[in-house]
Amino acid sequence: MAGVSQSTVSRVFAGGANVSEKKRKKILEVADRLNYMPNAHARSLITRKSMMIGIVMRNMRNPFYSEVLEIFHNRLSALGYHLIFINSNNEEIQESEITQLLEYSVDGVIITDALLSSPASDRLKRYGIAVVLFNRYTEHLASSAVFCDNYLAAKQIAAYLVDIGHRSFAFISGPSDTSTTIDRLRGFREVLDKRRIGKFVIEPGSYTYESGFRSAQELLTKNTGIDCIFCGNDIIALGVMDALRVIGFKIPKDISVIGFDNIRMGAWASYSLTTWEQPVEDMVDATVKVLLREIKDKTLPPQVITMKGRLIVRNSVRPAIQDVKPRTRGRQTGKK
Amino acid sequence: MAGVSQSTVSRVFAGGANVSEKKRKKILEVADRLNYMPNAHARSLITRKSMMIGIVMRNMRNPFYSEVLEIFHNRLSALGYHLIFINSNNEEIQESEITQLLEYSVDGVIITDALLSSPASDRLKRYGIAVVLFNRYTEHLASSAVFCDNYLAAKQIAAYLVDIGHRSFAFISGPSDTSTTIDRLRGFREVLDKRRIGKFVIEPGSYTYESGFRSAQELLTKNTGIDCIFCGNDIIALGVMDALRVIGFKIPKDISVIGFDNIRMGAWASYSLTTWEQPVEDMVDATVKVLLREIKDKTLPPQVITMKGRLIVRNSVRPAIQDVKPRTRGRQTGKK
DNA sequence: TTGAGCGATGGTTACGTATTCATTCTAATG
DNA sequence: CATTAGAATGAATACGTAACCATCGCTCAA
Repeated sequence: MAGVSQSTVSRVFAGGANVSEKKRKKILEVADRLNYMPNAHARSLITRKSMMIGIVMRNMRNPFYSEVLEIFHNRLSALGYHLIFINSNNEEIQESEITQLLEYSVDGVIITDALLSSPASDRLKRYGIAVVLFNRYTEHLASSAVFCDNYLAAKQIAAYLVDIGHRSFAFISGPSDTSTTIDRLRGFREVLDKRRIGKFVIEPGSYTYESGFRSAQELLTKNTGIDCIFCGNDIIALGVMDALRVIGFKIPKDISVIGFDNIRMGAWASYSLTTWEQPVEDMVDATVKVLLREIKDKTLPPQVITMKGRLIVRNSVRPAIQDVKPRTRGRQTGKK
Repeated sequence: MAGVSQSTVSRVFAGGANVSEKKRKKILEVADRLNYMPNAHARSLITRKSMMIGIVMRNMRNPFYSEVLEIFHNRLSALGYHLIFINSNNEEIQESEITQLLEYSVDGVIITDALLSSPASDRLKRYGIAVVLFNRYTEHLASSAVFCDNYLAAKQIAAYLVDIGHRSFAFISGPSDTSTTIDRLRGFREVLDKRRIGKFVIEPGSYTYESGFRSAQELLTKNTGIDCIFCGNDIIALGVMDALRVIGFKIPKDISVIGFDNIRMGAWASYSLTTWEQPVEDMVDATVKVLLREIKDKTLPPQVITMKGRLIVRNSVRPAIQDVKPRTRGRQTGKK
């Protein structure tokens, strides 16, 4: 070294502790010359903080989630955290994936679109690791969660569609055991029941374009008279729209399609999808906030935050009957 | 503990070293009861291996890259590596981003679609960190790189299009300072020159849908008679197709569009995009191989690997003149 | 019987940092 | 000048592991 103790070096790099300006200069200069750089592992070892967050994703094919990943990275890296990315290929988060995160003693874990089994959740908790579910929640509320109020959103969507004049519905769903699917279906059905609309078909599937495409084909060969399809999410909706067009339907003249998420592609000219916007940025912010809170105080009870979102009207749902101007599609973009 | 030294515990968890079966059982059992788990940071500290790979991405909006990320994760996690995900918002990889990776002493770094400046590269090298560029390369060949032979591919594409009978071309490009753009343009132009085709317009842009959309509008208000547009990549191509349709062009009757990458969405019914497939899986495999090689022996000279790819014929380019059957679009899918 | 060889095990050290404690230095106050 | 509070600094320790070295006990063969 150059004339100073290790303690002082640590003080210069780590905290804003008291070091004379002269020595600080000197240390930084020598460090630069020696290519010195603090070692994060040693720091983690003594600090018991890794400054790393595990982010478990699934279904990265869905652009909704790559967007989510991007935003999470922006927020967390600004706070000095690093992201360990884990792509889960299975419905349940794998035991080994948790083990890996534990060995690296991540400070927290964000889980998106992957069902967090109770034992897994317990395990993370037992090691004092903060967990927040994004866009999902578990029954027992064992973990904190941030998600859109799918139930309420689906109700509003249903009301909107019925008001417009639709009378025969189909729901092309995602996996039937996910909270998002369950809530969206429940809300939608509740409104239909209340409005005494009996014509409602459910076609199961998964959250992919291909699934949407197939389901739509399936649906329309088995059923007639459907005039509106509510899709479990946008990526399904795009598949549905393409399938309908291949069959020969005009959207929205012959049949209306509505999605959920408001992914960028829905706004593309080929689709112009009417959908429900999830306030992704706000959801991410809330998730980060909850996560940091839990990291700071691990004894806190799980916290559940729901957000609203809003309807984005484009051109895949036919205009309301009262003000129908047949060939004059309004050019609503969804932006205020 | 329960009746054994720390050394033995280490032997059980770390290596396949010699431990009697009896004690191994006992240790594992006690470990389970105590929720013991080896600490990756301590291990990294002594081993000087972090088993972490930094992956620097940009333009995550492009589904090509989320696919790439997914594949990289699958490959590397199977090898026991963990991914530190970094989303670079800038053209140049940031100094601070490198610093972060260095502090965590990642074993290697993969850089996709982000220009790696020479000083940054030198810095990583100086610390003995393996670097591989994915889908890009630098002039001086200071780093290893794996990419598709864009020059050759563009030549083949051009030849294909000219053979079909196209005579007036446009190239809607990505950023003009990226190796991909430069090579694709060079190859394309070379063939046109050789075939004595002078009608060739270049419209600059970036690798996004929106850019493609705008560029196509721009292009067609300024030029007439263009019968084929070669797009810098698929996501641009989709934007171009949508713009053309909005204007009123029929694809491929009025104008042909061809992309590059073969992202999933190109196969969707709305687009059915003819394009050039990048052999992503093979490219990832090659990248991982080069990376591991460099991690093992840091003194190795940089290695550059180029791959071929192949043309995927769908329906966005009009069929060759000789076998033209006007209204009978073949249903080629690109799958063998 | 004895020594060699080997598998199994424990003791010890080093990795690079943050932190605590003790010490020295500085400056301000009376 | 004496006293003292506070800033600046160094020494020592702990974090949890892998690896090296030494030891121990056992087996087998001469």
